[in-house]
Amino acid sequence: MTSDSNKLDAACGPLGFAQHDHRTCMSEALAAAEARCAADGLRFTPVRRKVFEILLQDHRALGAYAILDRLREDGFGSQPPVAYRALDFLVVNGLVHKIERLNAFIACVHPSHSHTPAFMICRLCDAVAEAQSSPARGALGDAARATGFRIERTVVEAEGVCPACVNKADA
Amino acid sequence: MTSDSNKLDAACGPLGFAQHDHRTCMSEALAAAEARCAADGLRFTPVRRKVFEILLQDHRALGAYAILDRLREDGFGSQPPVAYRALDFLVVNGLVHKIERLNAFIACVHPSHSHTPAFMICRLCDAVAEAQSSPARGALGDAARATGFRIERTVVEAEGVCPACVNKADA
DNA sequence: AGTCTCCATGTGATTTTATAACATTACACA
DNA sequence: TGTGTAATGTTATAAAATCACATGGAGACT
Repeated sequence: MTSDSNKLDAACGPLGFAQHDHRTCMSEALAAAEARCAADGLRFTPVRRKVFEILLQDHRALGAYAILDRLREDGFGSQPPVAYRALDFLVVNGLVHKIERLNAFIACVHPSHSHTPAFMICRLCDAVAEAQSSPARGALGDAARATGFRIERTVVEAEGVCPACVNKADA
Repeated sequence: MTSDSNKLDAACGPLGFAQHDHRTCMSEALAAAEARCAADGLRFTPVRRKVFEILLQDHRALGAYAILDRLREDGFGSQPPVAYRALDFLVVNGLVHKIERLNAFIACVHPSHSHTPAFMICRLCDAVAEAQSSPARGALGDAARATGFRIERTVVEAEGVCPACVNKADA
């Protein structure tokens, strides 16, 4: 069963631009989120869970209002604060990241360990892949140390063309 | 993003968090911008120049609507597209950078050479300093090469506390 | 000069993104 | 079981960005 289960439709798989077993991916992420919340005494309420699921399912960056539409369909409140509050919770607790460049949100790939995420955003198909970064170790960190700036958080987003779209363009 | 904006007086020089001769700084930047436009056959029109001057003067990140207010005072058109178009021109031509995290804009410190800017944003006083970065050389670049993603542009923004505010907090 | 064209600007309306403010409900726990 | 706090619902509004179309002005060409 399900051996062929997840051909990502187009050639453009959004998770790290790579194919993967989406079903497993989702259930693992959900389990991780639940565990994380239980461990930290956080409440993984229905709205929050739903928002997380929505982002996980699409596996791409969605705007708050797109999420809101999905919430409405599922019988949750349909006013902006409902989505924004759930997103805020998820972002603060590292389960979801905001893509500043797109004013959009995406489920974290590995919510467990704390990390400094970096993103690659395809300007053609809008796919977003998460990578690791350590900007504080490079030139930026040097500059910060030199001036006495205390870095608390960094946003690293690369815009460009994903492998699938590069291929399409070359073809 | 406007009104309380004088949390920042003498102590907290916004350009790289350092004091500097602002008059010289401004005129040099303007000259550089003019030269740049002349060289590339670009039109450094009154609105564009004014927007650049506004950003240069404040030496901090301003939202499009704050800029628009200043334009209005100076007798320019007062509808959003006026500001957004000028900003678009300036950003495209590297004279101004957008701070995604703040939905705001800041004049470039060295408009001449092309570069990959990084920013340090103080969450207490909103000062912004520009630094250099080369994210494509670090972990992010590795990830991009590994997956075949073609990076065209990167956003690097560090949020934290600037030296002046660190001192205030410690005091 | 004239006039043509292109680009920039002006303006009104609208869309998209995000918060404020306050009422109500659900939960934790004494 | 009450009592305080956190979460949700809802109305309204603010802030950021874009669309669509009219007007104007600088350069290119005759």
